[in-house]
Amino acid sequence: MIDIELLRSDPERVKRGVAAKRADPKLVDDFLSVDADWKKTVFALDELRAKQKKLGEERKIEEAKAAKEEIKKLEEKVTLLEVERNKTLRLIPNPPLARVITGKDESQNKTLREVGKKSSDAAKDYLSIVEPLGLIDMERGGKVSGSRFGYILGPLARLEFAIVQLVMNTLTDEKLLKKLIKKHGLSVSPNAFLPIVPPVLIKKEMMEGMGYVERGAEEIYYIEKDGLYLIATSEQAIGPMHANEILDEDTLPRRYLGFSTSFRREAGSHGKDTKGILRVHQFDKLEMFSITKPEWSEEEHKLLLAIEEYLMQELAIPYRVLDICSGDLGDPAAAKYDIEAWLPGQNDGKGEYRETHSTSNTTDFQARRLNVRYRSKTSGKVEFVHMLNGTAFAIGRALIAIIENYQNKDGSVTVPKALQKYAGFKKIG
RNA sequence: GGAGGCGUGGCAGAGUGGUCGAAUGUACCGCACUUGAAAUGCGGCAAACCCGAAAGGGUUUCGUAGGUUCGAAUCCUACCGCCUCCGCCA
Repeated sequence: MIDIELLRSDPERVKRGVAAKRADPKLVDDFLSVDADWKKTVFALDELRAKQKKLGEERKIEEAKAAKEEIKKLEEKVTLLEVERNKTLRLIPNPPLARVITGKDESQNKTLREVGKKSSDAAKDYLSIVEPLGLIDMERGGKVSGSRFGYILGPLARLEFAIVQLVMNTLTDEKLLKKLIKKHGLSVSPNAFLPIVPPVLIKKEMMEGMGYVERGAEEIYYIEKDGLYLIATSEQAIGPMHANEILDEDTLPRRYLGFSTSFRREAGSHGKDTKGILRVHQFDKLEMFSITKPEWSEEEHKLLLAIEEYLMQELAIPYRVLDICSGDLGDPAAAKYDIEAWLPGQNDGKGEYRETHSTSNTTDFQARRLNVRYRSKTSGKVEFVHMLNGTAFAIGRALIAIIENYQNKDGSVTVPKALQKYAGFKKIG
């Protein structure tokens, strides 16, 4: 949800932001027209209530009684207008930050850098590597749960927990964070991440608060009987933790590291990536989530990206970083970077980049909806926080990247050095 | 799932139909005292919305949603959450 004050005072600016996101700028006018109506009606209602209250205090019961009906009528009108006002307001996406490239779709994302040495040998696709080793069973996944479900087995299952260990140890290490911050010339504080295993089922209003329902409901599993959504990323369960809270300024920035299963219906992607575990309905993911003061969020965003890159470098997987253009941003994001890992076995052994990480700065968009604020020590004022999220690792895709980049001629897969001590073995097969 | 109890400001905790946005304590902020601090004293301290250039004024909010009433933190109903006991259970 965006700032109403900004909408009223500078609608043209918001319209430009909305247009850059390929949404209809008319949404802004729709809101302003309802808002004007609402204001007028609220004023009338307030006046009437004040009158009634005064009459009651003066014990002019009969006259006060007379105001009752009219108040009720106005109340109903205000309620209707409020619903309408809210609905139109929530349709307006978060405008991109000034630094974000204006572009119409993913073709206009900008590659910031390519890191790591891409292997040049004719590489095999991860599925054909994994098949003789019996590490992934999609067939039985299909039998038991349907398409896009699979079993991850044996050493590959153990590798998942090795990745979890690596990330947990890295992000709780303040010294290491300090080093990273220094290396990138950032000015954020080195607070460690707090590991979280969040609920994977969340209430309707919390999912709405995260801004993924207006345009994306089709992607999310919903359990009607209990009114609960299955999260598509742990971000959706972590953001609402502080809904309706006023946080203490010196507890900021708060950094969380969520580990959870993510559920996605993949409703709009029939026929795309149908094989294997690249695009499945269920996968485990380690997700970073930061809550910061507004003036810190752009730096924090760089930190999240720096951590993502650090982790990729630890695993020595080649990747590139994309600066996402305005037209390719989701509703809540004001800025976003993606990391794409190099998968040498894809594209008939010619290799290609595939998205494995994404980090967004949602500024105050989610914080407004969830009503998460902080009290400033100096001014005493209460203000909305900024919220950011970033992938530490989506396990399924990380496993794919490892298998394809660490495959050996003899059909075995070497375990990346950084994971060996956690995995307890150095080689699969 | 069954029985009972409870939900008030950052926290603790009064308040059972108007004089209550809410006593008191504590936390926090400012000032005084002090070399500095502690302690003490004095003052301030909820949020949202509306009107207003401002000063200021108005409205709403005591888990949530309804209801009774001229008027609800206070009475009624439903829901949600927490606690205790019983049942079931990893």
